[in-house]
Amino acid sequence: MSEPRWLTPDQSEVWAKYRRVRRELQRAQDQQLQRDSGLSAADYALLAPLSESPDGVLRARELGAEVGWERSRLSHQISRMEKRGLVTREACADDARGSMVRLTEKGREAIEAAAPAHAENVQQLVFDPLTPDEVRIFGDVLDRILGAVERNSR
Amino acid sequence: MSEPRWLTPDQSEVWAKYRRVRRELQRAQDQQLQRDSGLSAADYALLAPLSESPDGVLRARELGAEVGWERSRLSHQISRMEKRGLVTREACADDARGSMVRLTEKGREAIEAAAPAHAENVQQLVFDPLTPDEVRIFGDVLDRILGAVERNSR
DNA sequence: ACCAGGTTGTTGACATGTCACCGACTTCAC
DNA sequence: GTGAAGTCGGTGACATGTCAACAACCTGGT
Repeated sequence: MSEPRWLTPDQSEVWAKYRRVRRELQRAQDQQLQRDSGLSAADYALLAPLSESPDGVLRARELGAEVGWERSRLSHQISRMEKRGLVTREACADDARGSMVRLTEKGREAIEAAAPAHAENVQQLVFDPLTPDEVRIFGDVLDRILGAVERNSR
Repeated sequence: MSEPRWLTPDQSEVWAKYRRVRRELQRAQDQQLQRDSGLSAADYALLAPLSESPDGVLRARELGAEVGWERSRLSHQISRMEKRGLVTREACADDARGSMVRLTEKGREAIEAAAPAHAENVQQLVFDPLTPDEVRIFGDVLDRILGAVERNSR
């Protein structure tokens, strides 16, 4: 093996800043959601695609693909949300292995109550501090990194 | 209350991309670390500042400040790493409330074995796909967001 | 029809993170 | 000095995430 490619000081700084934003932004959003609506970020992540689908029903597989979660994590989270009355499980007509997840009335009320404050929070923390040019380049940067990560995992 | 400030389609796309990068990049790094060195990302996060400090010792408070963790999370993680022989706890001479965390020989070997591959991974996934200009602007963007988050939590 | 191999969702064990609280100690105003 | 208030680290209960294994089912070639 050749000499390791250590990070330069500039790179280290950017990398540390990225990890800090990841941590602090996540924390800020968890707290805002919990405080204003009693929902966790995980709850919100599942409720959002459900509320946008016709009849508030999605096959578990589709829901998992929407949020990019593994099946196990999804199943556990659905169980917890089912216990709190936010969603229900139903059999899948097409495929007897499958399972459908349905938004309850309570679940719909919860997401609709939470959405405006959540959107305002994202605006304030992410988009208000950026110029339109920066938003565009930020999107490009994310695309490039995502491409590298996907190439990496294949 | 006035009309909620919903995200525009462009904003939604950038925001979804950010969450995806957060998730996939984290997953890629967890797996690389675990596979190549048997360390978790949490292990690495604590071992790195410890290995850079003189004698491999830091007061728990300092270590917590370095990584930006709460005291409870830090304490639990140190307990787990102590059990695996990566660090030890010692009394703090200056302040009887305090507790010092010391890297063991095994801990130092682990971080030194893990560091080169981890650096290479960050280079490949984050910096290789970006131009120097993009890296600079990415840093600015992170600064702006961090500023907004900090203003928000005070 | 059959069955080998892939898919789907669930479960239990375990690792990790959060929260509320405590006990010991330090700091500071008086 | 002394007491109130703050700081520090740790703990237990619980929420969340990961992993390996499983049962049930679908799909394709034969």
